[in-house]
This record gives sequence, C-alpha cells and structure tokens, in this order.
Amino acid sequence: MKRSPTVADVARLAGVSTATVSRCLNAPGTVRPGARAKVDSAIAELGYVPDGAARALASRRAGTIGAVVPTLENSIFAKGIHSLQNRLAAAANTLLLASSNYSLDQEEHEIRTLVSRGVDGLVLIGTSHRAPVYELLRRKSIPYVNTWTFDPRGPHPCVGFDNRQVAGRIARYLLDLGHRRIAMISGVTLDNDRASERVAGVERTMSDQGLLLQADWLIERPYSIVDGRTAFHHLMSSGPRPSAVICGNDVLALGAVFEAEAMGVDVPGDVSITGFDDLELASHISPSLTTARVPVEHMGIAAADYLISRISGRTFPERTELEVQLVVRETTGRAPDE
Amino acid sequence: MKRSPTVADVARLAGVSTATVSRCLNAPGTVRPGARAKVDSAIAELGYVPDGAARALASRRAGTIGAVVPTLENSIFAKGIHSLQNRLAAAANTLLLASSNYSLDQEEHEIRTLVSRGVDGLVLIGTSHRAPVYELLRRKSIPYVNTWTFDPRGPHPCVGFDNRQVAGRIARYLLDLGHRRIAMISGVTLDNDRASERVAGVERTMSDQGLLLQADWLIERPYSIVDGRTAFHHLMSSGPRPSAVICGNDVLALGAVFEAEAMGVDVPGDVSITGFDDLELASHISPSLTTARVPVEHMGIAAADYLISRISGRTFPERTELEVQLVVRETTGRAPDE
DNA sequence: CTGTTAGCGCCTTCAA
DNA sequence: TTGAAGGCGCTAACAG
Repeated sequence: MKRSPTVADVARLAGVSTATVSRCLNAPGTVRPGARAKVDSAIAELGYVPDGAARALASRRAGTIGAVVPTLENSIFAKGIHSLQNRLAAAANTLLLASSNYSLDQEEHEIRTLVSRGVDGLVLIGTSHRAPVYELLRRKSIPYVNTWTFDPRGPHPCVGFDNRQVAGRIARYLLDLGHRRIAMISGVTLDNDRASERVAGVERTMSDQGLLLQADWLIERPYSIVDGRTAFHHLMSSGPRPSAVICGNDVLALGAVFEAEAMGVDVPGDVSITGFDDLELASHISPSLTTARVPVEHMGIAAADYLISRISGRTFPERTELEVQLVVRETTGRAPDE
Repeated sequence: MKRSPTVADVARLAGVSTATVSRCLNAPGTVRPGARAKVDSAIAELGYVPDGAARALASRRAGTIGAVVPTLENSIFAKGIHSLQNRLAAAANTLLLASSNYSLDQEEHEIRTLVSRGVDGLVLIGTSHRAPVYELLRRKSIPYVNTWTFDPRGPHPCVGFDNRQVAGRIARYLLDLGHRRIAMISGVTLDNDRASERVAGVERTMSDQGLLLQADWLIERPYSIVDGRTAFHHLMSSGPRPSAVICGNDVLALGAVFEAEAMGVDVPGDVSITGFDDLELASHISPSLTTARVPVEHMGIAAADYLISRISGRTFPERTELEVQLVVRETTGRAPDE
C-alpha cells in the first residue's frame, strides 16, 4: 500500500513550496499563472487528492454540512435533501446525512456524531430537539437551522411554515364544504412538533366553529401506509362514520384512500380525505389526493443559504416563512346531506 | 467564540497525560478504572467532544463510509441506505451520502469528493463506473463494493443479484401465462448496467422461445411515474396492443397501472403489468403489483459487513449473491385468447 | 498501566 | 507573489 502523494510531493515535482501548492488549491488568484500551471500538472501527474482531514484540522473548516432527518423512506424528505444537497454542492460543501427514526434519543446521538465529525453547520427538522443538543451547538458555535417549521417568536433560526396554520386551513376548507363530522389520523405527536401542531390547528379551527375533535376520532399512528389503512378501517367500522378524515401526511392519506377502495367506501362520496406534503404520487392515485403542498425544494435552498451565509460570516434572516399551497383534487367534496 | 476543550484540557483537569485520555476514548479496557473515572468526569465537566478531523489525521481512519446512490427519491434506495446505515452505526461508522442523478459524471465528482473527505470505504450501485474512479480507489487502497449487481466473473467486489437472470424469470413467467405480445418499458440504459441487463434478460428469454422484443415495443424512459404513464399510454394507443408490459422498475410500473386505470384498460384482463423492486406501495395499489422483490435490507447489511471486514483487515467473500423473489400479485394473469 | 514525544497533511501567518 | 516554519488536536509507538 503505497503512500498517497501529499502537498510536499506536489511541491517538489512542481519546484515550488508547499505554501504555493496550498494557495493553488484554495486561492488560485493569488498565484502567478506560470507557477499555477506547473502545480496543476504536477497534481494531475501524481493523481494528488487533498486530504480532507488534514485540511479541516489546519483550516478549522470541514466543508461539510450535516442534516438529520426523521426518515429517508418518506420521499418528501428525500426531495428536500436533494435540493439542499444541490445548493450546498454549488458552494463546495458536502452533505453528511443521518436519520433519527423519529426518536429524539437517536437524533441526539446522530447530532453528536456529526458534530464530532466536524460539520460546519447543521440542518434539523422541526423544533423539538433535546436541550443538550442546542447547548452543544451553542457551545461549539455551530450554526444550525430548524426546517419544516416557522416560529416567529422562537429562539431558533428556522425555515419553513406554520404547521398549525396550514392544518387549520385544511380544516376550514372541509368545514366550508359542509363537513361537521371530521376525524383525524395524525402522526405520532410525541416529540414531534409538526404532528402536534397539525392536530392543534385542526382542533382550534373546529372549536372556533363550536365543534369538537372527539377523542375516538383522533387516531395517532406512525407514518406508514399500513398504519393509514388500519386507522381508516377502524374509523369507518366502529360507530358513526365521519364524513371527512384529515390525515397528518400523505403517506397516511394514501393508506386511507387505499383502504377506502378495499372497503368499498366511496371517496369523496361517502367520505373526504386530505393529506399533507404533496408527494408525486398524490396526483396519480385515483381519486387523486387533496393535500397541502410543502415547499421542500425552497426549504432546502433556503436552509443551505442560511448556513452558507452564517459560515462565511455574512448575514441572513434568522427566520424565513415559506408559502404552503392547498392543492384541491378529487378526494374531497361536499359533505353528504344528513 | 471560546475555544473548544481539547484532550490537553481534559488531561490537565483529570491530572493525567493526553495519552491516557486518548486511551479512555479508544481502548477503555487498557486504562485503570480509577484514572478512567477521573477522565470521564473531566470530559463531562468540560463538555469535551473529540475532534474528528484531528482523529482521522492522526489515526488514518475517519470512521466514515461513503455511499453514492443514483437518487434518494426512489424509496427503494432509501430503504437500502437505511439498512446500510444501521449496520454501519453498529460498528461506529458514519455514513456519508451522495447522489448522482444517474449521471456517471456526477458520480465521479461525488466519489472524488467523498474520497477527499477521507472515507474509509465506499458503497456504489451497479458496475458501470468510470475507469478513473476504479483507478483512484485502487491507488488509494480504498475498499469499495458494488451493490444491486452480482457478477461472478467481474473484477469487482459485489453484493447483489443477477439482474439479467431475474428479468428473464419475469419474462418466463409471462410466457408461461401464455403471453406472446410482450412489451417493455425500461429505465434509461445508458450508463446503467441494471437497466440494460434487465432488457437483455427479457430479450434473451423471449428469443429462446423464438420471440422478438420489437423495437417499438421497447421504450426507454427515466424512472418516474409520469414517464411510466406516458410510455404505457403510447404502447396502448399506437397499433396493436401488447398483452403484457414488463417495466424496468416499480416506479414505471406504478405509472403504467395508473395510466391503465385512467385509460379504462383492464389490468390484468386486457394487459398484464410487472414491476421490479417491490416498493411498499406495490402491494397496496389496486390491482396490486406483480414484481420482483429486491432484498435491499440484506444488501445493505452485506455491503456494510464487507467493508467493515476489509477495513479491519478481516476477510470476507468478494462476491455475495442474494436471492430475489418473484412476488405474484394482481396485475398479471393469463394472456387473453386471441 | 502510564507518560513522553513525534508526527499525521495541510494552512497560515510572517518575512522576504 | 512566494517560502519558511509553526501549529491544528489527536494517536501511536516507545519507554518507563
């Protein structure tokens, strides 16, 4: 196993000092073209690749940004990550990705790992993070940004939208269609601010109309198709049926729509169903899904821009609110007459 | 911005040398319990977090594994990555993830970035990688493994299955159902060995029966639902219709099934449709999708085990073949009588 | 079991 | 514009 070439090897071959080689790599403009050419060809000849660890150690900048998402298996996160990564790559930053499986414990662990790997910044999802995490980031002065959330009064930088308000809009839309018997299949709200805010938004909007989201019509389930199916099945087979079911995200809603089909329940004739996210699939299933379009691409871009700005000492708004659009498709309709 | 504590700070506070602190971190067993306790409490008191860059530089091990996938938006890759990550984490390795958008150029770029970030090993997808990439990995002695492929005679370590053979089995299954007019919606085969092997498998199996996969019944499209739809639409609306459509993966197949529904084409009465991957969704759509179940979890585990073994100097089979199961569901049936 | 002492490969003042 | 030289924080011999 031969030793990889180092700056010293390149310098020797090019007949310059290691400092000049380093400058060619990091600030080519400050090196005379002739010298630069010699260095470049030496690099090519040796197949030199800079050592990131040494570079990070000496410069105190790793050129990596970390992100911790709840899961990669929901493609809505994958999409956001994709956009984040593209924007970061444009600024010569690499993305370090980890997932927490919706567990704060695991999230803390992943964040500690990322921090010790030396990330220059961190993208998180939601606002519910362990206090020690925030403390660690503060102590190490590592910029971070919470996404999928917008909290104008919170202490943390964020890029996203107001989950409560958007969920409220969905509820209001159904109320306007005449629905009164509204149920909700929520994601697990424990340690999940997005999920609990969405429930709160629905409850608030309903109570403004003097309506109550009954306890047995509020079902909490992990975000999976199967769980959406079983929850929907339960709602439709025990006691009086709701005329509308609000789902915490599109995955649950997909499950609900599939189960309706399997049960022979007509959507939206018998029951309206709504999602949250707007997956690509939402527009293709039949009936196509009414949902809220989360601006994941924008969110990725804005999060990247925030961190890049902070890292390079530039200023950037601490809080960015993104617009969420209600996409009305075929799973919703007027409430059936009583 | 206060300086982060270093081993020296911990050593001072604990009244030991930096070497002992280092040992507590890396080989606790070799330190006397008393000393270890003092070091541990010093670490806690200072909130010390090891510097990964320095560690990597000094030990020549970064504790990170890189992976480059074509896309994160197809959840089948996300699932595999998830399994890979879990296995790696169990061995105290972090995953560095990048995506190539099905472009070898971009893949090469991402791999170079990962290598310069100092990954200890690399997980790739398929066998089609640029020669300079293989050359770089060889020169730097970085272990790597190709996944989603099994090539017993190739020069590269691999974990996966024989795409050609599995596609052949799908074709044979349709032939056995009496289908003769078989079309295929393939992924883009350029630079994609999985896609082209699958086409080859179908062609081979058909030609063994004296049948030909006609050029106008072989459509290449990017892996997306919309492309699956348009391709299927085209197949069903120009000239004689096929009685079966083999899709290069589940995403394309989903598109085909959705479009069939939209066009009023009965599946499998008028036409049978098959996928490849077995996404969670495949079993939930209606009719549910006949497909080949790619063992992504096993693949992630085996890939992790291979790299971990290689990195720690242990031996591990260079080639692992995984079983792929044909999952027969509702989108396939006997060929209609002519 | 523990301390001393060199580096790991690169960047970054500081002078020239 | 360039070179010399001292670390960055940690690990890994090597003594003790």
